[in-house]
Amino acid sequence: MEAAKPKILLCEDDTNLGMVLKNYLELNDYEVILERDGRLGLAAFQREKFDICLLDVMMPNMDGFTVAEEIRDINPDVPLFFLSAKTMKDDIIQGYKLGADDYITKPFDSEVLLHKIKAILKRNEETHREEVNAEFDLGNYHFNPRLRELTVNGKVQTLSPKENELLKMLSEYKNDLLPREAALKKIWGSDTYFNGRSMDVYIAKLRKYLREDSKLEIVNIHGNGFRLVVTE
Amino acid sequence: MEAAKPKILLCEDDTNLGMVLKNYLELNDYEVILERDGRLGLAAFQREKFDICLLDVMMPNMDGFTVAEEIRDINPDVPLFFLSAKTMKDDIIQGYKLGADDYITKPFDSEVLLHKIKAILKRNEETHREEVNAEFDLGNYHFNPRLRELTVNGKVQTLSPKENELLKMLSEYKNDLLPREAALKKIWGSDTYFNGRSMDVYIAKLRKYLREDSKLEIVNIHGNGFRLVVTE
DNA sequence: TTACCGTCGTCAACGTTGTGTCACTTACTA
DNA sequence: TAGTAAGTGACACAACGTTGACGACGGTAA
Repeated sequence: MEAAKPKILLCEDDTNLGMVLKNYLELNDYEVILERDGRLGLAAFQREKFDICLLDVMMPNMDGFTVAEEIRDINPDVPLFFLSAKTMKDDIIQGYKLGADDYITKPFDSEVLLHKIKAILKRNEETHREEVNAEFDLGNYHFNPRLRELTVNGKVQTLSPKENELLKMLSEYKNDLLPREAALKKIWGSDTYFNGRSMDVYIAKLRKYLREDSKLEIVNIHGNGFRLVVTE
Repeated sequence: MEAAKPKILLCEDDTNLGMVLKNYLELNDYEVILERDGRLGLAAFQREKFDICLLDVMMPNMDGFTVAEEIRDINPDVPLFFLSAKTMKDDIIQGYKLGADDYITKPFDSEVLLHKIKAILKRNEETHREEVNAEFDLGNYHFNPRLRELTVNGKVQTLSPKENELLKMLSEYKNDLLPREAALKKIWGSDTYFNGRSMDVYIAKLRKYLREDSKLEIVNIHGNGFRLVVTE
């Protein structure tokens, strides 16, 4: 369920800038292939599949514009940014005419570049949506937190918001301890006596829903929290 | 198939710049609606359908960031550029965080802007076309939102505009949750108590229309929204 | 082992908020 | 001016979360 990191082709002949940028982007959860000239960059593009290309314009062997043309021939859709010290309007226009999505003039701020990358990737595909739409298989049950639905043997039980949040949290901690305090803080906002009592009531409700499959059990760990045990 | 001109919402309080830009873009085959402050811009967006929004940040009545937030609530997909004299990094980052596709600092070159617009529209055009002419098969029903016609067993029911919009949105989210707020913002413009009451009335009307096929059901998810369930 | 206290399990009742629906008013326009 | 569409007000009812009562359980110290 771990989504693959988006893969970036970075073509930059300034080794310093190249490495700094590569590290920065990798820290932000991208996979980065750095090439030091145009020919190598194009070769990398022919060899592998990228989600976005960042091309320096002035490079040895083959300049960025030419690389862009070749890339566009191979793949007219891949997002493409130029990174260039050439700030002349004509260069910028030419960049866009070659099918660039952005033309970023040096020096630029890494964080801004990061956001530009995020923006274009978000527009291009729905890669990042995994987190929100998580679903869980719990024994014979199927649990869809988005729809607040718990299904077993074709029967559907709609959960209340609190029931839903609590079961979702238990599922995320499946077979592991979900500390009382963590659940109370996250779902009820604070860890007070009455909220604790309320939570116990919800645990009881969830146990009732989950009775259909004896392999499922919500176990209390006295003074500590709860544990959703799934015996396989 | 003569494509209509792409329609641009331009929000700019500097009348001079606004008019120059409007003229320039119109010369390049775009339809441009120019509004002189944030509130008017948002109103225009609620009233009409745009292919891209260009927002000044500093404007009277409502600043561009706020307008962007509202626009994103109504339509998370429409391309959105900020045009701003605020060149601080924090402003730029904030712009991107609000879901902008680009943040263009003044002064900028019209021709470059034009190319940026072209680039983003080209990227968006595939996703854009499906929306307009879609029709839906819902159980025994056939729903044509363009004609506002709902057909079952040869009988045709013409829907009112609001009924039509609501059923269309439900159909787009078929079998999935349509959040109350999303529907209210998009169809009614804002999420207020009375709009909510109104929406419930329309849900009731749609349920009445859809009674002929027991496989169709509009299910409420308490506190969250509605779901058009099609049992196959 | 027993007595004790804090924690947990469960049921039922209550107040609050969200929905379903009817009837009516207002706005628009054919 | 009749007819259609949208908005408003009122009311009943359902869903939700909280609370109180009471008993069971678990850990610990005498």
